[in-house]
Amino acid sequence: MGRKRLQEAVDGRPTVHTVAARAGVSIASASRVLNGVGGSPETIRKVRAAAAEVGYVPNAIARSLQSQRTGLIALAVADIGNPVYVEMMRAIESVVAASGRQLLVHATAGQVANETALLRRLAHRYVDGMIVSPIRVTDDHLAALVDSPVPVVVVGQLGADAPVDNVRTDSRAGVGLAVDHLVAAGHRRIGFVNGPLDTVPGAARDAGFRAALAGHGIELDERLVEVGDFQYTAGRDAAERLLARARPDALVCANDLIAVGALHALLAAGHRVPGDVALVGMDDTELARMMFPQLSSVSLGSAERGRRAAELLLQRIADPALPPRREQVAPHLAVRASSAPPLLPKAAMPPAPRTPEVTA
Amino acid sequence: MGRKRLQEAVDGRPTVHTVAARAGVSIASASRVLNGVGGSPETIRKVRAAAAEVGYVPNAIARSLQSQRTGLIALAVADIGNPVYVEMMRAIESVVAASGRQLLVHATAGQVANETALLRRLAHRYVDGMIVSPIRVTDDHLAALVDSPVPVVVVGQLGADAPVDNVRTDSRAGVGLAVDHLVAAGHRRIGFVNGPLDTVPGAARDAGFRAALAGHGIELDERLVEVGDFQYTAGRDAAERLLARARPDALVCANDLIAVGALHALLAAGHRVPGDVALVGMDDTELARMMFPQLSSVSLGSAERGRRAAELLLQRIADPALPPRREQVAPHLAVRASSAPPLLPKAAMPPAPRTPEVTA
DNA sequence: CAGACTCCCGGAAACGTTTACAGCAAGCAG
DNA sequence: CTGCTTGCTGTAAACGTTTCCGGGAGTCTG
Repeated sequence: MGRKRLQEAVDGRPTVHTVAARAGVSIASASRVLNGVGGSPETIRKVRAAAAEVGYVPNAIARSLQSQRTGLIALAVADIGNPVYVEMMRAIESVVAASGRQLLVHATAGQVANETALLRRLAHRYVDGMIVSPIRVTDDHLAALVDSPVPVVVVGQLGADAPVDNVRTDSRAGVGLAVDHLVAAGHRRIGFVNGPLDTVPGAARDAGFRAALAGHGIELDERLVEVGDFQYTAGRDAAERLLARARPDALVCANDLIAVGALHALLAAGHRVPGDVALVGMDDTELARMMFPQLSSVSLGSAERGRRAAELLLQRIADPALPPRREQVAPHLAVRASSAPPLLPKAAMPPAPRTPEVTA
Repeated sequence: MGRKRLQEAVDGRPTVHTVAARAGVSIASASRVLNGVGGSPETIRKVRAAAAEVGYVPNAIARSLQSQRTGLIALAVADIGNPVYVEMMRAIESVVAASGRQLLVHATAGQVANETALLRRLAHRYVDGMIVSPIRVTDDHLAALVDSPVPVVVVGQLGADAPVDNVRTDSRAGVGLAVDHLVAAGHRRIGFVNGPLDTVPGAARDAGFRAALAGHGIELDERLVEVGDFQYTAGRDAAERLLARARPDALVCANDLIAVGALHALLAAGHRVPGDVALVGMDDTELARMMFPQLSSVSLGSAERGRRAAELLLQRIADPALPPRREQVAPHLAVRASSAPPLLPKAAMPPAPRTPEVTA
């Protein structure tokens, strides 16, 4: 009747009490054996047997409440359909797994609200740390990042003085590499298909494009600039709009998804690539290599950024008192068929996709 | 001195005790106010103020231990780089989000060990439920699924009698649709680039291909069948091997990544698509529409399967006593330029990518 | 053989919440 | 004025673990 129920969890699952009772030992001993620390041979045998008989599985939540750790790391990215995040995720995953933790991914659809909600909820102790890669940053958002209850590392540009661990690249300079390359190949009417200007990367790339052209003394024809989303369909549509009103001899795209959209638009309109229009993407994802012709692309070191972010996070988890750190990964250009010099004889166009890549 | 430390968490963060002490009320009252249930106006005011002053944020783990729920759902897929899982994830996410929960994704790299480890760890109460889409299934694995501590729904083929909620498609019949379509267009030397035969989908598609050819009275030339991984590079390599030794007039690929690899191999070898070789992929992902020409593809209803799986899971969480259920989604074929009838005059080839799709 | 040292064990106190229960004051009907 | 209801409040018991601490039994040393 009034006897305390200590045997089983509310849903009927066995707890450490069940095991202890069945083995005829205290819960302390049971817990010790189950954690592999201490216990006489006989006790170990009894507890193991009891645990197996009742099918005991420890409650990770209770354990975490006690140990203050969950062994989980979260990664929040805008668009899980973008291969650049896949590469970043793979790099992060391998570091995280090596530390004996598990990685969980959450897609925010680029909405600041989602990301803040995630911070305000998930981060409240469900995970030991987070890596977030925001494409839009508001003050509110930044505040949530700064006083997050768990360690956070940001991948991407952030206000210079934000006291948050941060791994960034210089996408502005990255666009410059693409423009330099195209100018060197003799192109002058260089177009640009960008993502939204109210995003951090969108703004940086726009600035980079304008600065690069100016650096070469080329006056920018605004009809050669078009903006869409950072996605395939939007990129294709934006490229179509651009082609309908202007005649570029080269196109820089703000990421590979856009570049693929532009490639599709170009080919559908009967333009040859790179013969009529040279094409350069950004992010240097696997997608760029999947295309025919393979796309030149500016690598922003996403795998490297991911790896470093994961390492920063692990260090911060180990020592929360560390001062905020900032790391930077330099962009570089991978030249492939889509922007190969248009003057070469046809035979020089690589017949097989295994073209060794030139890295500038 | 000996006074009990009830004020702050071990890491110095405020707890409900901190708030209660500061507001001069009991922790019960503080908790009630913070949860918006009960409390006099004056109490509410004091507690809210105190919480704001100390920057209180509730510890989700402790709450979950008490409530036995975390509000988190996990999705485990083999390869997060495969767009088919992206589509599935989007569908699942929308259902899950509508129920006020959050979705976390975990990539298993197709390793049974990883997936079992996830089940044995994550599922131990860190999440309220899981959706897993295994491509390899072992007995061990199956056992872990069956007696998982949290509700699990499997997307994909599973032993007929496994007592696990399950949403499947008929990929065997799906391959049949592709073959029927190609045969109807006059093709006879139909090749097949498949994934590993030791995977569930690989085996099913192999069987489907052989059955479909037999159904049309076509004798299978084994040189027209090649196997690789379910990925782009492997698909491209496999297609190259196949083309080096045989001359198909059509190619069926076991998923879209492989199909893209095959397309690349075909174009690189100087074949026209669909002029010389017609091409049909599977999964009907966005990737198929990103190619030029756009790829015909057999839809296996991944978004629909994801949606249904999420609904099944939510129902099971609500009522764990439900009997195991099984749902099936029928495949269908989306015909696009890559397998358009080769006899049509050139003008009929769609100039723009917005071709209305024919669905059979 | 006494004392020190080891090892193992069980009781109980955490971890930070929510919530059942009981007490208490105020309001109201009779 | 009494008794019942209503609305808040605080105490304490959960949730399922891990771990500190003290006690008891055994072993070794001097």
